Amino acid sequence: MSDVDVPLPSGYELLWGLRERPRRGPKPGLSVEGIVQAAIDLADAEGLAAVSMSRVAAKLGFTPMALYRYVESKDHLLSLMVDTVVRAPPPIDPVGPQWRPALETWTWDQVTVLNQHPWILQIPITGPPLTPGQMRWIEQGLRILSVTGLPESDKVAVLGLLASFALSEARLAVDLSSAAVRGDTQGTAPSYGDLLRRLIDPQRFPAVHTSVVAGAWDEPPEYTDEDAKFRLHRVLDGVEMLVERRAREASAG
Amino acid sequence: MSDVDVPLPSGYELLWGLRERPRRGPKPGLSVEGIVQAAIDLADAEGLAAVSMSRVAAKLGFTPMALYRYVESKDHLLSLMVDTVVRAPPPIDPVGPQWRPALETWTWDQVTVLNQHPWILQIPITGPPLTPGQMRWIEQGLRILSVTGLPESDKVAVLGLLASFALSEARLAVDLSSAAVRGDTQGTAPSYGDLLRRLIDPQRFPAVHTSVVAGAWDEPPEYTDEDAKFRLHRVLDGVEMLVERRAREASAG
DNA sequence: CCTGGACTGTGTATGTCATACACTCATCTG
DNA sequence: CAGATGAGTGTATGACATACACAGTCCAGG
Repeated sequence: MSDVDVPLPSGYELLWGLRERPRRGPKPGLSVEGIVQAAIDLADAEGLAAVSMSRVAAKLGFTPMALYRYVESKDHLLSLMVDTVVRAPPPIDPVGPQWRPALETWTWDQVTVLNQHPWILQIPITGPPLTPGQMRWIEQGLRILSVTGLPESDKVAVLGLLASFALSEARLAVDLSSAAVRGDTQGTAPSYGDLLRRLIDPQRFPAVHTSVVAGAWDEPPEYTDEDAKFRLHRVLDGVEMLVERRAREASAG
Repeated sequence: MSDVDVPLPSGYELLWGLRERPRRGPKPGLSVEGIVQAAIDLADAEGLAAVSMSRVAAKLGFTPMALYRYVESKDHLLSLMVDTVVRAPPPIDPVGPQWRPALETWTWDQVTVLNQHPWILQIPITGPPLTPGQMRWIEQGLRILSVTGLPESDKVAVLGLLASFALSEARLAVDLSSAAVRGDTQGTAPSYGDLLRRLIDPQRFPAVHTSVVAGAWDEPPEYTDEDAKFRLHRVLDGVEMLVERRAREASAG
């Protein structure tokens, strides 16, 4: 048993199920999954700011401190939320030489997940993926890439690039849709175009001014899946070029 | 004077200098710029979490409430921070038919700014750009794109895409560098590869396992400008294809 | 069966935070 | 010079994360 070989960042033993079930004491009335799910529901409904230990506990009918028996800190809870949301296994058959469409689906599924839970974008980065849910995605991605013959480090880099693309797309979608919901107070909310018309001095910002009078800002550019797919294809073009280059290097050197 | 035509989101009159200087009363001991700069210094030094009204005020030798004479809320202060950081005018000569290299520089400058102030990535999106600093970038970008003949709405969309790319690159850079600084407590911090060796079950995650033993995770993939530029070129390829398509549409229809 | 340890949930306390409100004092306009 | 206007402060409120000590609850071993 090489248990205590490598010290794990605290809280991860529990996550990976490396801690044995306690035999004594009362039965737990809560569960990590339940807590995380309640937090996710809160974030989906009212945004990440609504996720406080008190609110989550109240939603479950417990006191705030009860959560700390299951979760190490709020930061830990946040990373568990990300992990759970991401955990849904991508339904791809990774076998076969068709790596490009599989990789496209792999990335697109991530975009979808992120768009369903946009609060993920506000959770600060704490470190590289260390949770089972994230690991499942990486496993899937690596299997897809296995037929490319890329060196392992390149595979990892490609997955990082695509994950980053998914984040970028999700952020773009949030940006554009938030532009639509701008004025939220009264019924006569000024549109973004109206605001710019008020603020933009033609002398100082001539190019912006002409785009404003052209109405380019009046309705925010629709975020369409079509456009996003187009961008994704460009990125995959880049990956394909990398695969070919590595193949040439291998046959040459 | 069409002053009160369109109600402005409160706080923006001040930002755009639309409020006349008060004549009476004591002279201000603080300034918006000073407050914002102090907040930026704090965020650069200790991260966004260290930016509290108290800390900022203390740094300036005032009480927390004094800041509210200059800044409407903490959220407002945060958006001012973003605006200030972004304000540095991109030193591009936008005239001339060379839109592609100019646009590359335009985007790259944003990546650079974001990498210098990674806390920007944690600031929640509140809405479309409405500050003078952001407007300066947009003005510059629109000028660059003026020679493309794109319709105004497409220009706006292209700038949105590139800005989003910059955010994505910055996030990727943060991710990769944070992977390096993982174990921060004791001298014998386990590397990411060590952790994975401990956690990954070959049965459950065979592909990850082989990549781990191949050492693909032992040193995090270096974030190089070269790679990033490569990705940017793919995105610009997409823009170029859009420009050509629009040109064809214009000559055909 | 019983007892002591292990464990769960709670109550309470601390320190931080954003921000509202009422106040004092300085400064300028009339 | 007077009153208005605005700057900075002090104090208060309510939310928050979390430490600590406790009470009740369950189980293994005697």
